[in-house]
Amino acid sequence: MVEKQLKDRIIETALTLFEKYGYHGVTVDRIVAECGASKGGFYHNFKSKDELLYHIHDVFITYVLNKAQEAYVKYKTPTKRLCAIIQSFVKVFHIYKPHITVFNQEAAYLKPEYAEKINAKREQYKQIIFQVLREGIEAKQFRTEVPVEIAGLSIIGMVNWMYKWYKPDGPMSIEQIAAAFNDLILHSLLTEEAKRDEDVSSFLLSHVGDK
Amino acid sequence: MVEKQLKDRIIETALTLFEKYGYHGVTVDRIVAECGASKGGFYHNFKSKDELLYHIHDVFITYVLNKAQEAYVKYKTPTKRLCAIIQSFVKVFHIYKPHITVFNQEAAYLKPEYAEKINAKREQYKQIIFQVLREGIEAKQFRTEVPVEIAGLSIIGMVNWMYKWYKPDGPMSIEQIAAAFNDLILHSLLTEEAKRDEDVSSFLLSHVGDK
DNA sequence: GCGTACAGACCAACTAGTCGGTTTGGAACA
DNA sequence: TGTTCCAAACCGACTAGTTGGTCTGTACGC
Repeated sequence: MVEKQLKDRIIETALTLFEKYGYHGVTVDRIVAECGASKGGFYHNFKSKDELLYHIHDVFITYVLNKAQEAYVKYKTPTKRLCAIIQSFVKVFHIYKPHITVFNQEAAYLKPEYAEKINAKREQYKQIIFQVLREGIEAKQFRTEVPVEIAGLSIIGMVNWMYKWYKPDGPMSIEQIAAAFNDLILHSLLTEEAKRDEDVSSFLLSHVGDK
Repeated sequence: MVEKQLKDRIIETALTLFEKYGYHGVTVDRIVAECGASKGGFYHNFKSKDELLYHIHDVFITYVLNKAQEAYVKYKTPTKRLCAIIQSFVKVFHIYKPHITVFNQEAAYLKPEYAEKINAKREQYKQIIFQVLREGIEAKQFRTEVPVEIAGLSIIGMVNWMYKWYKPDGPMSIEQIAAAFNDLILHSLLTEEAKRDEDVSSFLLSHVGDK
């Protein structure tokens, strides 16, 4: 139990390779060769290459969905909830970047029965964001003109897009990136009144308060 | 010349299929069968399946890059330039959605020599956005705290992400979506002073001017 | 008659998955 | 402690099916 089991080694190796070459750019033979395993070892742990792909998807979406639900429960105002969700979302990149890349790039290749399960969770995640946005508008923290769907999908899009450019050893820490996102997003959503709220302004990059 | 040439039919068919099943989910045989052509016809028009993929990438990125450059030249203030670029970007989805889907999903499978050319143009596009953002900050239209790279990549991300959800027959027109994006983006970037500027406020959804 | 555009049978390479066999680790027993 | 035994873990040569690409031939416009 001390040393890493084969299944984990396979997943890790596959992740690295999939991230770089894509699901179809990597053969099962290559995966097993690269992690010092065999065809038999692979198919002992996975029913098929598709199941491995599903597993990678599931680990990530389950994790991030839990984080969002926790954040939602932990905080009580729409602004705090949103910021916490975004922060948890961004921070996942630190651990799960390869997962997220595969998740965003290779989902089309999931077999129908797997795709269905993943999409259900993906949909749940979206609905949490929408819900928080609706609550924020309701509570007059967010501008009434904000279109919930577009704003929600924009947030999901801009964060997810990180998989195209985020480098763990880049000039900005993951916390700084999360803070920058929250600043941009809050400025686009908040009413002028809400921006002056002390509880809220701590999430903004500049606290100088414009008059 | 009146009726559609084979090459165009192949591209069109391939696009529809790639969008739905992914590049590796579609065989050359399937493409030619679906558009009433033959293997010979395909390889007469394309050196390889890879070249077809490259062609699809190139058509889109060339088009959208031109649009951005035109918008940059046509307008003279950062805000107007940015809005025009975003609007042109969003509007491309109306015509090129399948191209964009393939562009965002299958780029990893481009052969190195093709990938290089595409990435050069992709990089150019990014730099135009960054440039406009820097100019906006310089001109005090955009907040000085805005991190150029993050903001630029966020914009690119949120718009590109449309390929995951945009339906041409959805409830909102492409113009409404573009306007919503511009509203969100400008609110996140503009200084309080700039928001009160008449030239600028026409890009915001609400003109009621908050005190 | 000549080159361009296309047809379709064919091929060679590749790849996911199989299957009989071997190793290993630990439970049960003496 | 040593031995037996079994099932789970793992190995790797093999296969059947698939797929990008080729090659020979043909139709047609000029």
